[in-house]
Amino acid sequence: MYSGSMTSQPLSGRRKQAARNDELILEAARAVFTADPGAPIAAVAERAGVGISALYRRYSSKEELLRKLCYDGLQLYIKSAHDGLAIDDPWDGFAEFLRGVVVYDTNALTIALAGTFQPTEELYHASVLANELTIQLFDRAQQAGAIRPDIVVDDLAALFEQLSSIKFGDDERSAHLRLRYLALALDSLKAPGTIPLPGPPPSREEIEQRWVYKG
Amino acid sequence: MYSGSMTSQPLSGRRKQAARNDELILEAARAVFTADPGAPIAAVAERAGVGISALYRRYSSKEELLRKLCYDGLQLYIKSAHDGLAIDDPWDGFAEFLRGVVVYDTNALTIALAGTFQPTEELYHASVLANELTIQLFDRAQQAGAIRPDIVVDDLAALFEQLSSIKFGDDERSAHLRLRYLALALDSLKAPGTIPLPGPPPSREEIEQRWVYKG
DNA sequence: CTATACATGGAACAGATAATTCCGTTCTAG
DNA sequence: CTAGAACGGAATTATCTGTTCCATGTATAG
Repeated sequence: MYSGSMTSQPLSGRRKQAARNDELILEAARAVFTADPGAPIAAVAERAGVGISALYRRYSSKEELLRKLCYDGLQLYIKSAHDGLAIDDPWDGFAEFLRGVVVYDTNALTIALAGTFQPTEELYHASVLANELTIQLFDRAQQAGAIRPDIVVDDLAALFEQLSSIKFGDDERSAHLRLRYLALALDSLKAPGTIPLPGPPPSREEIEQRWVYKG
Repeated sequence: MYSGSMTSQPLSGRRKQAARNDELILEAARAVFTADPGAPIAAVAERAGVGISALYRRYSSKEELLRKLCYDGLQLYIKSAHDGLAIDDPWDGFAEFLRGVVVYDTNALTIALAGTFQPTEELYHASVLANELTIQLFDRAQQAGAIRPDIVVDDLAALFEQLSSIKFGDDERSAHLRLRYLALALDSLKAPGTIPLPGPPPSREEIEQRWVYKG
């Protein structure tokens, strides 16, 4: 697995190509599966401009590739949360967090793929952390009086789902439009709000239900 | 097709059952295809509690059933628009229209199914009418100063798509949640708005692109 | 230069999935 | 009692898709 004399710098010729393919494949998988969570694996290979073998050399199955995407998506989500928490103003931090989640489209990489693979320990832990950070960000902003009081943290799941559903044109265009509607949504979340919102918000159980594996 | 002595009242026995099945099948199709636009036709039969024959006796193909659903969806949309226009206050009428579109989930019956069947003349005409009424409702409210000026009518397509994407639990629960987020969205659409919205809104071409048949 | 191990492309395989057809059965009307 | 409408659901056929397999090409060690 590690040929003795190999120092890790040159990465010349074939090996460089292989490293490049690592990127190409992941990027293609992101694009394909965010556009269509049920896409065939051949579509990923085609989009990456490689053969199917190149995929199976790296991931032993479709499930494993999906798990990788989901894990990366959770990391992006967590990164967005940290970015938000790094901002002192509670509202600004909260808004920054939402922007990150939306531009990375972490929803499409996580929930939208959930149910199509067996979750791992690692994934579970990441999701717990993601959850805790979300609550921190939300509570900090709401307790500062910035978020209207009749919104709860679980409303965010529905918000992400809505924004992620916007699919017009290519990825870049979709990202721009999502930011447009995020700006609208942020307006509506701001305290103090107007008339009370109807109906109970999503329950914790309803949120979690969407993660269960339907093998 | 019309047996001479048959007056149209009794509808007894087998014939009554058949009329009932008409309803059962349409209702099942609505439920199944709004939940999953790519669902197999067998799922509809199962949900309706009938055999596959009962379906094919009424619709010569899956496409024809989908066309029927789409047409009905457009009629519901048009009805909602008329309901809105019947209200004198421009904003209240606009809000009522949106509520209709959301509770009937016409988006799931129309756009979400579009692209899976060849459109007919009839469908085309209905969609033109739907479009005109939408513009009327929107312009009336915006010219009255009730809708913030940096929103355009084509933003509504994105709004409908977002609200329709909310799928938690069963149909009824989803409908309630959609109304919750519609209330938020209405808040954000209200004039005068706060900071300007980023990015250009959807273009007419982007909207129409979503209707094209991908046979 | 040449042998070897690594990567790769893509055809072949096997198992699902799903639209549609077909046939035997049931029930109603007359 | 009989003809035929309405039906249930198995059989058929076509397609799709995850995975395996093997021939080919390439870079590096010696």
